[in-house]
Amino acid sequence: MLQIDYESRAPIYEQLVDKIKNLIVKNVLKPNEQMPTVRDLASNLTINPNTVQRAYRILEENGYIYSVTGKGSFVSEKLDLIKEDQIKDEIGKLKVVIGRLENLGVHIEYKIKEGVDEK
Amino acid sequence: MLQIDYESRAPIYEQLVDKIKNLIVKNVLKPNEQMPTVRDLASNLTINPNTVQRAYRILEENGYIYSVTGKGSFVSEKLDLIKEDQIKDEIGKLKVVIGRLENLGVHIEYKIKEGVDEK
DNA sequence: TAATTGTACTAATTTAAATAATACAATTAT
DNA sequence: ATAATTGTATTATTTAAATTAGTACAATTA
Repeated sequence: MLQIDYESRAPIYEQLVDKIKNLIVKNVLKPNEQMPTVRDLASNLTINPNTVQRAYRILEENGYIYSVTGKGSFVSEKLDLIKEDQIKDEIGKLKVVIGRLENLGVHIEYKIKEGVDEK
Repeated sequence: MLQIDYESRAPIYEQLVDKIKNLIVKNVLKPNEQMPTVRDLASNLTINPNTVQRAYRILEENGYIYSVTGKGSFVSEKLDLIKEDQIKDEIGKLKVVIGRLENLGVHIEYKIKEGVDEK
């Protein structure tokens, strides 16, 4: 389910954060759904539980999940704001790439069509 | 002239490679122009000469510069192919970002206008 | 002939990530 | 009640990559 790229420069905990964010925003992991337990996920991926915990802590700090000692970790309910944040992030990156292409003498005309969300 | 970002995750040698590539492709550093010497650049940036050497070695391997023991390092003559490579790279990245935006329900219409190069 | 330049090499240091090993509080299952 | 599960916290160790340090040598230039 979650694939770790050991060639990547990004640390494992950050890869987990990014991929889980995506699963949540794409509604593969749904609000209030329980996440894999820290120990289970670590075991499945054969990595250290501390590494998973680190990812979960960041996800919680960013509002993607909430955790309850003794119960588990769960996908957050309110994700609209988060999705907007991700879109802003990506559009920022888009502009950086386009800027570099301009520097190379390549002009990009583009139009953003904010999607009719799949409801 | 060359600014190092010590907060960046990218190592110093790679930051040098990227920035020098840009200066060359943008024709700020012109073909056959002499590069700063390894020791001078290291001294100016207060980094280790080995780090500069590493950057120069990579730049040479990638065809951006050529080096002659006793003389110095110089910008390559044939840079057209390299520029095309960079453009391909950036367009690849563009597509990745656009793909992620599609995943977020944002559609991007774009048109590439290969530039009328500044001659 | 001396100084400069690129290059090569080995060793040591530094830093962040990841692992290892426990421990404890809250919840759930038995 | 009691045991097992879960999140969380903490400290120490290991690992790997980047960087620094130091030295040496060949080719070129002054």
